[in-house]
Amino acid sequence: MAEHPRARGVYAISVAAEIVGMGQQNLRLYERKGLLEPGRTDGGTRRYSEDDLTRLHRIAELLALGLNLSGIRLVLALETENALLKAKLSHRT
DNA sequence: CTTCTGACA
DNA sequence: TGTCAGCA
Repeated sequence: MAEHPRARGVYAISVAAEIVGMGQQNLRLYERKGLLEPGRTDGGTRRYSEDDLTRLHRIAELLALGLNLSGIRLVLALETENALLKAKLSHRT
């Protein structure tokens, strides 16, 4: 499938963590909890895309609201699905 | 860079 | 439960 530019991973975990103001260990935890799924290089190192950074910012927001990682996982899943549905809906009008 | 483990509020 | 530090 053709990938959108925003979905292309370019940042190493150290860079991504620096940008969003999070610890590297946290980013790995978020991935393990299913909140995120950054790309991987052939060597197995994570590559965070612009979309991933946006997602991390949202995680920080929801975290500040008092949601736990399980709740955030649900919210992100719903928001992603909603965005997809909206895109399809606007495509038909 | 990776995963895993333990300590702390 | 989430965060952070240290180790292999």
